[in-house]
Amino acid sequence: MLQALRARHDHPTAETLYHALRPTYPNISLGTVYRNLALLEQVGEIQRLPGQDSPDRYDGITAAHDHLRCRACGGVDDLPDMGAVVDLGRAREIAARQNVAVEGCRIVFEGLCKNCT
Amino acid sequence: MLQALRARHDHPTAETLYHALRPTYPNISLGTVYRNLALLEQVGEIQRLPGQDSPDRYDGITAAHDHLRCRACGGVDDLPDMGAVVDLGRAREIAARQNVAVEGCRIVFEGLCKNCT
DNA sequence: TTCGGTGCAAATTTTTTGCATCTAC
DNA sequence: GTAGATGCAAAAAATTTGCACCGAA
Repeated sequence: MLQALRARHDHPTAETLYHALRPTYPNISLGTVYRNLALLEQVGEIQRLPGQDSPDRYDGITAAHDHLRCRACGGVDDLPDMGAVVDLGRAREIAARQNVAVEGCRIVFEGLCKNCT
Repeated sequence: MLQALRARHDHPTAETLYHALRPTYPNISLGTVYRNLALLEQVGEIQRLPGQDSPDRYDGITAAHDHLRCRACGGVDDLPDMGAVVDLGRAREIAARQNVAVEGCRIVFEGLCKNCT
């Protein structure tokens, strides 16, 4: 199942993944998909992206990377190589002044994806 | 209602806001709260933050600012003054190389809030 | 009297859970 | 057998919608 998710480069919803899995595992149930996704998320193997006006999406790529939510089609794409854009060290510093501990950050860019431009 | 939301500095869920509104508008219904929040969001007066493992939260502050989701209490705090941390211009540049148009971005830091540190 | 907004309840949508079963050891 | 994972269906949680009604213009 982890393989099935990693094989894709989009960020399927649980239901999408479920349908993608059906041909290979004809009897798999949606409940199981959710269960396993939740499990993999806890173990840190995958990431769960809360959806804006759409079901949550799952991301099988563990390496740090950011996302683009397309305002036209609603899909979520990867945006690798954006590392230089955010200075996390500086973020920690600034946050510390407010007695807040920053451990990580999640960035979702908004705009138009390749297909919708 | 917009006032009611702006009066708070936290980022209430629809239900929280509903309960906060009850004393003043004893007969207001949850449906109406959702309806008006959706409306205000469309008009751009407020922002809706998809919740990670919790109901969506609403933010009455229109000025650009980032958020911290506390991994201990699950709450969402404002993190103003983080402007220097992200270079949006650069983000646009990098994204453009991939034929993607970046219009804005939403950053959610993760860590521990004031109270939970 | 008309119209937009509202309360209320029912419906939808998304996700989780209980429970009987089934498989691999 | 036993333990853990699964299918299925029902439940729960969050949000949206339909509809009748009410108050301001």
